[in-house]
Amino acid sequence: MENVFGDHADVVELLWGLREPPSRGPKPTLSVERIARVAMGIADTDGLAAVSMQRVAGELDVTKMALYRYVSGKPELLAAMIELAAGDPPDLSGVPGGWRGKLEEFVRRLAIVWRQHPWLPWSTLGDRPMGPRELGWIESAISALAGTGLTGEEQLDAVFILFGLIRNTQSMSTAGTQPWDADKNVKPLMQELLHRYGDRFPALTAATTGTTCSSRDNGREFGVHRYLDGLEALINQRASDGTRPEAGRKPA
Amino acid sequence: MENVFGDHADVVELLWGLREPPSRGPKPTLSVERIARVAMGIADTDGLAAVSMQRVAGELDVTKMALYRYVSGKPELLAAMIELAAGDPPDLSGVPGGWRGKLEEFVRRLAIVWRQHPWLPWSTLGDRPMGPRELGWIESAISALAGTGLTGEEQLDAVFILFGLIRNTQSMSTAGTQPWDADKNVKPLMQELLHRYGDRFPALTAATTGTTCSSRDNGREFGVHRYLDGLEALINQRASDGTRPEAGRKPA
DNA sequence: GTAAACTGTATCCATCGGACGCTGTGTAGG
DNA sequence: CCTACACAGCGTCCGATGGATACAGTTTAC
Repeated sequence: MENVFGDHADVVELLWGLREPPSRGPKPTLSVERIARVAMGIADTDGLAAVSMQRVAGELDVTKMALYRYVSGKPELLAAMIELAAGDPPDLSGVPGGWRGKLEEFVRRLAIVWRQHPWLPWSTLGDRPMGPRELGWIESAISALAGTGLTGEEQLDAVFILFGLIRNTQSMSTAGTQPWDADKNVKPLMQELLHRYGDRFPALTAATTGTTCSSRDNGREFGVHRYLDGLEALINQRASDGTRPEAGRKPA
Repeated sequence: MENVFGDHADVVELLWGLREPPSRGPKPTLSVERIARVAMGIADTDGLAAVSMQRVAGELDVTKMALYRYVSGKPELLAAMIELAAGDPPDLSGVPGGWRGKLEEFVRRLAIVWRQHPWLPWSTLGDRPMGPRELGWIESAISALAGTGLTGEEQLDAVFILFGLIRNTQSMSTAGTQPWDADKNVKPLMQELLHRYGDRFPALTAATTGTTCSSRDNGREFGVHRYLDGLEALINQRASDGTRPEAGRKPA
């Protein structure tokens, strides 16, 4: 059995550097890294929807079919883009403040990368083969929770939820994955609607009146604070339950 | 100024029932509601990507251009689909357990709807005009937080974060918005990779060993529990700070 | 030196969303 | 009643998308 990676063999080989360079034939004028870099630039400026094979090829001064010599198709190109844009995972070992300080720093670092590449958090949804850089980010966050008394499964859940928190509070304005034109500001529109039909939404009307209703962080600070508070409560409970909680023990 | 709704005037008029029926001309054989229902069915079974004008028209036994008499384009069709699939917002007034019980019930209800329409949570991202049903869901959640001492902005943040939590723990298998084929199980692939390069990811390896590693809820229960714990801490703090100390639990 | 391997190109295809114009039909005003 | 207008549905065309295939040029291994 040669194909240990199943249907994603090509993507895995590409991401994990298992491609063997060709021995004969002309020198390649391109490289996967260069293609991915151009595609990443397009996605950064014009959104993920603007990344087409033709445009990427055009910016590289080749025909679009030339790209298929390096990537098997668009999914593989996207995988290369993700791995490139993720960048090197952060090293949180020197961050003070215990697990919470480390996670807060992790949130900051991740938010910076995701702000530079707004398409990135929405491309990493769903089950798919991950590359070493991307796995390194998860490793970085998990390692912050090592020794907290949480089980392995809880650590994975906690980190997964944290990723989702940042993802959902990311600005959607330049993601470019939605059919809506992000330029238009919809908030005055919704305010007009609330003003017309406010009697049908009393709680919402009450909540929106008196707020600045703009230029917020989509509740990221609020959400992360609340979530880490809850996580801290669990960790403290674990610490007070057993003097030495081991992984694998089933909690109540 | 006739157009008070800006560039989204057509969508808003459609969603909020401001369309005037024509007086003359042949009887329409279709309706926006019927079109949206068929499109919703396609998205439910084959994913959002399978919804094309041609296919929707084909299942209605008309040409695709006939649909443009009812919806101005695909964004408007999607808006109608969202509003239809959202369904009637839940009434949580009779749910016991205070704000937390109501929100937990809200999570349950929302998860049910989103499980029936896996494409729905990912279509509702970004700023866009919302319909009355969708706004009703937000109203329902906000009303659960009324009287908790949270400010309006905090209520909005809290609900927004809650939506995101459920969205991110939704199964992606049938969303149909991703280029990856969701059928393939990637987990054994990642386990193989972790087994090969485990030394580069020690914390991750430690966290995954010993866990069942499958058939989880993507951490939804964990995340919601942690988040609501944190929210409860804030609400209790507000209650003890404020002038009116209501019946609340002691903050941790 | 030759053949195999490899690169890039050109052509072709199906499908997508959408614009435009046409024909037929039904109601409203005279 | 009858005609004019407004609306429904259809056919045709367009540009862009991802992708398959066949072919010409180039470089290395034997």
